[in-house]
Amino acid sequence: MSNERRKPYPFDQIEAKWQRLWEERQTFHAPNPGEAGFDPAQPKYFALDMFPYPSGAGLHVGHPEGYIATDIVARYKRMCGFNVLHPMGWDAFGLPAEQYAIKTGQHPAVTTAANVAKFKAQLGRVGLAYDWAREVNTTDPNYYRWTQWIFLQLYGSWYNPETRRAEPIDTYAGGNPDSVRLAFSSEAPVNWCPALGTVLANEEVVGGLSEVGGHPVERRPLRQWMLRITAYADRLVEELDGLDWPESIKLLQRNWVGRSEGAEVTFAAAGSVETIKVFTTRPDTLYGATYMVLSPEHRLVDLLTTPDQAEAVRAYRESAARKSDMERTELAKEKTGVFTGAFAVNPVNAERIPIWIADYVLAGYGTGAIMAVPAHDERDFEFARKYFLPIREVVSPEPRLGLGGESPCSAEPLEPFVGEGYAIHSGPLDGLPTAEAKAEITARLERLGLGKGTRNYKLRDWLFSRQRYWGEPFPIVWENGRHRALDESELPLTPPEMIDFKPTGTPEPPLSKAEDWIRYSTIETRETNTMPQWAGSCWYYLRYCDAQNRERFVGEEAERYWMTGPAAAGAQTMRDNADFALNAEAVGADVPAPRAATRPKIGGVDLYVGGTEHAVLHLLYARFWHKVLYDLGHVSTPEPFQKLVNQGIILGEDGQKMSKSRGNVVNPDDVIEACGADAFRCFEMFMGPLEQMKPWSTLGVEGSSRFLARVWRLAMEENQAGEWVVGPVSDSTEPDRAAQKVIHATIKKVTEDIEALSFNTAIAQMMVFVNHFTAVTPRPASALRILLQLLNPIAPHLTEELWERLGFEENGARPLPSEPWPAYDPSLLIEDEVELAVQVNGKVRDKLVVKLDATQETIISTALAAPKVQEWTAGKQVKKVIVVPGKLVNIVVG
RNA sequence: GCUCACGUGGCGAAAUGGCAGACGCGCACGACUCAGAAUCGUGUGGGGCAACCCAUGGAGGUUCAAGUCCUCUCGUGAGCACCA
Repeated sequence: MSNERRKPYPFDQIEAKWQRLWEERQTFHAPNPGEAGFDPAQPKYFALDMFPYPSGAGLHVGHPEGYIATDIVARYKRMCGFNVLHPMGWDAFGLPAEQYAIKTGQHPAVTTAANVAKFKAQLGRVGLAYDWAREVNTTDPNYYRWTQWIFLQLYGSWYNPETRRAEPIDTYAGGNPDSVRLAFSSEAPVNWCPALGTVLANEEVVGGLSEVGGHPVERRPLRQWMLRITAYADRLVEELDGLDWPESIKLLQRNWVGRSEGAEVTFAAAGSVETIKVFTTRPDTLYGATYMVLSPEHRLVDLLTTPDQAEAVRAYRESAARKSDMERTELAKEKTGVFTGAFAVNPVNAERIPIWIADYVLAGYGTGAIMAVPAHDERDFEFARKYFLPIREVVSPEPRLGLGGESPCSAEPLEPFVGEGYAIHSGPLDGLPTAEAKAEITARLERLGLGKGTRNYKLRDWLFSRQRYWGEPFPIVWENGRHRALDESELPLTPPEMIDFKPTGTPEPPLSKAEDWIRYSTIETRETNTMPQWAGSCWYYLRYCDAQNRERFVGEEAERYWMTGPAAAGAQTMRDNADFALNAEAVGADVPAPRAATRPKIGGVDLYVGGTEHAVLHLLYARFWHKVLYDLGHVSTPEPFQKLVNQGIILGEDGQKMSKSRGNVVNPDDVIEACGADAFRCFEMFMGPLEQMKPWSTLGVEGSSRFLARVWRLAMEENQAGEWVVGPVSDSTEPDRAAQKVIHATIKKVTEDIEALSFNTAIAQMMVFVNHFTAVTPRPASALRILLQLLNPIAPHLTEELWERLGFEENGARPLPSEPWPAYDPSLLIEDEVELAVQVNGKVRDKLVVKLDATQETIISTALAAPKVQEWTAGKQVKKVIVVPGKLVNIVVG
């Protein structure tokens, strides 16, 4: 024998072989309705990964974590009898390809194709069971023609507040339809990033810097395309409720939409015909308003400012305008403002209160003006302290007697009370708890025409155009400042072939340099902005349902099947356990109830796995588009993703985030080369809970490799010549009672754990199984057969090879990926004797073995008689005995 | 500053309110071997000869029983950051 280090089992040959066979046999192709092999009665399962941007750097071990998780579920569901949609594709528009192209002169399409090939090869080596016939690429004209088509749907519709849904624009009875379109052109201050040479969405700006690259962003008025996502604010919040998503992500989205309930109150400007509307979430504190603040940009500032304050106001406005967003956030600590010289009249008590301007009031939120209640708002309090404005308490944490009436409180509080309580010094509101006071004052204001209950949102409309070359062109043409849509038949609209697509350094997009392309006709010119990278990822999951369709963005039947499934779909999480469920009831064993039966489905994708970084960007945008398509009758579910899971990031071996600069990046290719794809898959899932952040460990992969080698040697042994041959496996030997218990406990645990995505504990249980059978010879073939089935989703290559070598197929079984998932027999899990812990005052003092059917009396008397128990209870009085069946006995003495 | 999540052996981690540490890594010892590697077996939270005692970031509480529930506190991570 050579001294070359032998592999613990021949994974290198096995894995290449099965990857080739899966491709040749199209093993994981999911037939669509109407296609050969499609069974309309078969339930569907849609397991989706967040598709990657194919960067030049290739994958690191963090990428496949989520992909492996969905792959396991997909393979498992397939064995459970589902028609499984498990596709992959490429989110390939984006800055890096364009920047690389600018640097090297190579067209981004060329680099993109090379990167896609690299990613695809890497994913192939992991042994992922994708249906590559459904591959999508957002930069493919056959894909983005439909992205453009969806844009036209947005352009061609409006949100009808009466029906609470999008409708075709021709149902709009108002004036100018351009004022209500869901995709609209607007001249407004936007986030312009000079370094990137493009504008950015609010979601892409973090603390005044671009999310990508961290470059400064400034506000600039520019004509841009916007999508009216604010129309959907309520539905985006409310329809989260029915989704099976992590609460933290739902919370993030709710906070991002930032809906708050309150009232709009109209103040008159003293000595003027103008009125000032303010938004407040605390109308109950109206009697405590001691001044008013307008944002520096408020339209009434010039009108109201008195001549002697004009200079101060002008100077303040100028300095506020000069501040960038970042400075404004950084300087937020110290509040500043200027008195306008004008006064407003409080509608409830006719009191004159001074009007100030200050940049702590934002022009873009609410009405851009507030009533300041310093006693009950931290910002107003701080401001009032600085400028010596009066502070008047109108809410008390405790109900107070005898403090009503009009007499204002004289002593100023040391800190604001922002909680809920009871109204004081508030005329008719006195004594009312905050909630009632809010309702009461709102009703009074409404009667007087001085206010109304309203809602406000932090969510802004979505800035949807970018000054880039490598993106979807807008199917829009212009004539004399008026826009119109291209006809659907003119799609796809491809960008011009260009050599120089460097950003112009101005907000003028690179496409503006393509003079021939721009000219649509003698009088019309094309839109030169392009869509943001989010556009393609907003609907890719729909395209997977029918990726080759040339007639529609997705075929109606295919969409209905994959997004809603047959009527019974989802109710059959464990087809083959259905029979056992009946048996189980008879024996009183636990069989997990199918979840879908209790929770109505509002989303189409059954499982969506991806990183948290998309919590408010992609996931909010995609929900918005989906709802528009739903309203217009193009898709069948109101939500796209029923269940969402965020995988945790994988850190480097040093516990730091993986990065090139730290030099701690682990490449999956190297891991697979050394230990094999199965060990890689197994370890990624064994490391810990999927959602958790966890560090990589080279020794850990070797452990998983060792486990799989133990599985291999359960069936195989080396002969004299050093070849692997089938070992001591017996068809005729039946597992004994203890072995039966291990087998069925493992089926139960693995089934439940995969359903719960607790892969680490599923693997641990299979290790228990392997440890048990390593000590058994000969090994019952029936036991190995079940192990191979259970392990197949996690280690598909190894298990298929052993399935073949042990000849199960020759004995009538199907190829392993199509073999039905095993069912467990609950009766084999029940023993006739159980061991109980015997506690005295909560501490374990003895163990007790009793018959399963022993009565409480028997158990108690046996426990009390135990010698150890006698010792601990001697001389004491037994006060109470608690028996937890099958677990323990606790004797309480005193 | 506010909101949310999480703190368990040397390490990754298990644990419907019911025997804390399953499973793996590492480590120690043993078997096989001329020897090593690989493999197989045994042990492995801390203290103590032992009986026992102590242990899930810390302090209280609820309970027959708390890693798990409640209150406060410290630490780590994520998100938001003048949103009235």
